[in-house]
Amino acid sequence: MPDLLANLNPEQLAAVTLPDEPALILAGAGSGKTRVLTTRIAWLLQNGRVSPAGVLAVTFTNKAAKEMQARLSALLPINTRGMWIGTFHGLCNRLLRAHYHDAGLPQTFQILDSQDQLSAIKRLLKALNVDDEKYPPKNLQYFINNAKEQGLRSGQVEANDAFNRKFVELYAAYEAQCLREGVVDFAELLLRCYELLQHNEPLRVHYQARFRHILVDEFQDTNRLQYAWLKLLAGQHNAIFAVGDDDQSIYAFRGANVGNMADFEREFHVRHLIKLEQNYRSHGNILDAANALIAHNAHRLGKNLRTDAGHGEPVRVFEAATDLQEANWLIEEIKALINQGAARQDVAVLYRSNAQSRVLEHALVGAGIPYRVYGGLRFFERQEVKHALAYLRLMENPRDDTAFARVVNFPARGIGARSLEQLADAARLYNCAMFEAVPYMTGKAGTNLGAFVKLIEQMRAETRQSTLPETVEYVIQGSGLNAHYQTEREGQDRLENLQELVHAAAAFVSEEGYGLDAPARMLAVRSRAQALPGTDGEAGGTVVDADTPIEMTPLAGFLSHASLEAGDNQAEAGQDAVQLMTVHAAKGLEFAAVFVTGLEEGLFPHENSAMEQDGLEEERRLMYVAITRAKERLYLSFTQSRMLHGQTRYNVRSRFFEELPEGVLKWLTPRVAAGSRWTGNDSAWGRNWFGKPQAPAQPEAWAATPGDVALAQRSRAAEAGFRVGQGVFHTKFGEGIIVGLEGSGADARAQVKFGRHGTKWLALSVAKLQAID
DNA sequence: GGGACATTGATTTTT
DNA sequence: TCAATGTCCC
Repeated sequence: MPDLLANLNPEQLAAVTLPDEPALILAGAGSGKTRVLTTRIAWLLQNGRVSPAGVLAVTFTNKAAKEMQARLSALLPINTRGMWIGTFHGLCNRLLRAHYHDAGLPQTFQILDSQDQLSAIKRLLKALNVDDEKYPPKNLQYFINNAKEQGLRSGQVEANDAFNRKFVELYAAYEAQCLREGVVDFAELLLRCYELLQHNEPLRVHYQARFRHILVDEFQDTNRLQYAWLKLLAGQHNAIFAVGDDDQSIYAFRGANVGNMADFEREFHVRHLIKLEQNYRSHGNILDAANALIAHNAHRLGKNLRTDAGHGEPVRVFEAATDLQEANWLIEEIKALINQGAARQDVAVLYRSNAQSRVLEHALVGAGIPYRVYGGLRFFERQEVKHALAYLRLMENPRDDTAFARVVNFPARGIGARSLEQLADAARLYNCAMFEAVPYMTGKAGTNLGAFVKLIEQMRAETRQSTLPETVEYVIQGSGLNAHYQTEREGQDRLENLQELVHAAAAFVSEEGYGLDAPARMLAVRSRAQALPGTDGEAGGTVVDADTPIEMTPLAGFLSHASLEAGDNQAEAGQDAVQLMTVHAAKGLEFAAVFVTGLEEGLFPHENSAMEQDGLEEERRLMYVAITRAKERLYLSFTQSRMLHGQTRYNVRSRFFEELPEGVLKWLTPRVAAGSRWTGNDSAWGRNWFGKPQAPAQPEAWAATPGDVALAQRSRAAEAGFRVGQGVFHTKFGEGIIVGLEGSGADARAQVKFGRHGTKWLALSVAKLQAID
């Protein structure tokens, strides 16, 4: 038996061997978090503290779940099958599939992804004749998801004004529509699962008795509902082992509630709080920078990273005149790194927002450096793939109007908007699905729609005996998708993706290790039928738990899989390429060399964050995440001007520079004191970009470029006492932040972003702007 | 039904 | 700027 505990540092060891009680592990960046998590599980099993069936480990992403699974099987020779390792959504799906009846769902319920949800909402608004200008579908979607994540049904949401009452009313209508169609959105998976456990005592007692150990990854990212769900499962006696890092909480905007960490500590009377502060990733200077930066945040649980590695290289800082120049400098630096022996994939270029990648990509293409951009469309989100899945969904569940609307006229079958409106009216009249309303249609519309229904039914009949990949292949042909894309000029890629979908189906069927939460996998798990008194009447009191094989076609399993795991982000992973991504996307990753670009006020920290509660602190955590990605080399860069949304913007360097210790920084360009930058200080004129001395620019030349003109204008605006990023107060609009300045003297104007009033240009000579801190 | 044209909006994003 | 979405028209 291998010694699991060998090579753990004292804190890691303490965490792994904690008693069976609630515990909070504050795991700093690069501190061996996943190792502790997996070793903890292995240790519990090895010492007979729990059987595999008593373990539930939950993550946010499929990737993390898979990694945990893989590392666990590497640690332990035993079969880990009884264990539940998966994402919140995957595990909830699994529970709901097993107990669909108790949960009030049809057996064939389908999962809507965000795209599907939005189209369902648009369809709803249309059906109810709601003005989508006044009630934008996206806002309603946010409203609904937000409510669900607070655990609130439409009847429980408080609405104090007519506008919100309308939203609540629409939320209720949406709930009804989903129920009628047999579909659930992502938030619904969680909420419904929560309600299932909450209202069904025997079930709750059963699962509470089962999962003695619940382990949670990235605990700082949990939302209120996920926390409540965990609390419910844990009951009074189970041990939650929560691992997270409040300093890396960067998802408040999608409902993550760092407060869950403090709540957990309090509500569970956590006696074991362990900090993992030993960092195995970065050199000293990089950690010093990270520690100093994050110390500026007020609300922290408190943590300081340390390393045994030396100081290493200094953190290099570069100031560019324009985004173009920043990109060119980046290219030169990357080339140099590669010349020094770095692999391209060891180099990451990070940015705050996706829009920044364009100019960087352009430069990389020009330099002939292979690169890979993370983010963008994923496999199962592609139009052609979603079309094919919609046909499959319709065959599985004809009540799914979202799927129906998506493909009823794609490829074109002469079923226009008018026919569909009539059909929707009929469906409403008879309170049935659009699919079921087709027989009520007459005339040409009736004929065409009837043919569509026949097609679906025929495909379903024809594939009754087929394997899943055969079914998918059949549908791609039979639906006419294949023929359609063959005639389309740029349909080649789409055809390949459709073929890839057949492969994905084959892989889904044959693959052993696609994750325990994948529903089809349940078929392989041996029955553990247990007597659960009082639940659901079906088998005379003998009730099954979610390990029991349930009747589900491979197709149904595949459709869940497609919704819950959107697939890889584009680009061939194999190639040695420079990695481009947002800072958010970089969380959890590490690279030998990291470039953090666009470190400018307004961009990073982002101007919108100034309006958000604790927005700046979250931006700072984001910066902290960016810094701690680097192992050996860290570059920080910013520009004086940048093209954004078709306009050149003039920025000052990010305030974060002022929060980094001078001693670890190496300025590749002269450091200009903050604040003196725009006052016409001479030091700004004699800049030398690549360490080479450069003659001061001629005033004419200085004024010749657009950037410089604006620079001069800014200087004058600054004389009036204003600068970009400055907080101001306006008697009518309230507090705001300056995001732009132009003109001088009587023409000087400031662009100010106000909370409720949006962004406005104000003439400084007219508007009474007061500087605030 | 699809191409041409206008409009809009643009942090971050997993499930 | 530029992509995605919506609208108009034949």
